[in-house]
Amino acid sequence: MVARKSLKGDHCPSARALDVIGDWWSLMIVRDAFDGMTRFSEFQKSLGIARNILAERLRALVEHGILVAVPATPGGTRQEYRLTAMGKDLFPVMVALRQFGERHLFAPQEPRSRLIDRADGQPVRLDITAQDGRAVGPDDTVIVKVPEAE
Amino acid sequence: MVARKSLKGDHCPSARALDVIGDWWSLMIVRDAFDGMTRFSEFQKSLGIARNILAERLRALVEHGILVAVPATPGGTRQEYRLTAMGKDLFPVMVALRQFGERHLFAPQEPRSRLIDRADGQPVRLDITAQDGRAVGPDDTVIVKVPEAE
DNA sequence: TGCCATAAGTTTCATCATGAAACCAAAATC
DNA sequence: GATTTTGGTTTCATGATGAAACTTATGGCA
Repeated sequence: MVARKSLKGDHCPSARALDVIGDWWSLMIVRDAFDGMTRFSEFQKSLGIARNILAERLRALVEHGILVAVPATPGGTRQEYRLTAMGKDLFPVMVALRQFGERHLFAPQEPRSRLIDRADGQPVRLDITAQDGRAVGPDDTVIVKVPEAE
Repeated sequence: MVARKSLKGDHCPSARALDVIGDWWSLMIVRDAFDGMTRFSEFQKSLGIARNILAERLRALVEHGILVAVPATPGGTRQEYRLTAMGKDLFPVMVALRQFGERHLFAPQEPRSRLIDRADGQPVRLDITAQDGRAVGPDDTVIVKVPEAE
């Protein structure tokens, strides 16, 4: 990947988001973090990622404020990686990805992991609505661009 | 990127989704497709992506059923790339990414492109709720894994 | 009809990110 | 105190990526 062009300056919020977590492993790490993993070795084993790459990605995620590294034992050098509030705000992204996967990438009866509400054990819903509550889809919306600055 | 391990067989729907659209460019292409782009050169100019990579990504997206290639003119060889129904189901992913970006990656008054409802011109909402309508966050849910098969 | 510009790729080649494996230091365990 | 585990870093080979040149087909247009 030759020096990926940073999209930090892009006016599109999706692009900037991808700039931060759009790389292949980052979202998988975040997924595992949502699933309760905190330690280097947990991520490594779960993902089968190369150690150097994992180290690099964790560093980037911490830098971006998605994860915090806190000493696992007071005074120790080993870290626990935990989602920050910002990191937890990726929850909708994970849910959306999951629902897409469920809908299109599994055979009807194929076993899959499930995301359920702790309270009632039922799957959660994701709705995109207008201010008045109407459900909206891609054809009901427009993207208003930022006028090209000079 | 040495022969990325395919996650086709993973039991996690998010992982499979990332296997299909988790690569860096694919979601950017899909974003532009949601924005109405259809032609090779449009994507190329918009993204600044290398032509060979764009060609490869478009092929993969078509293969996965996210896009369809239809002849731009009857009998012609030039293609238009359009989102399939499956592709449009990525809408929530795009909205979730966008909202994350808006919330965390822009300065307060910084200009940004906006996604608005055609009908009322207002931004859309994204809600994750339990079956009974309660809003649920990451700490209200659990992931139930598929028992490790032997 | 013939000419030029553009669209849509493909090919070639250099480079950088990635993955594998070895290495290493600090903690934890025995 | 020795051994193992954890959490990395270093080294090196490979292959995905990007840039640019090349190719073919299409669209304009005079």
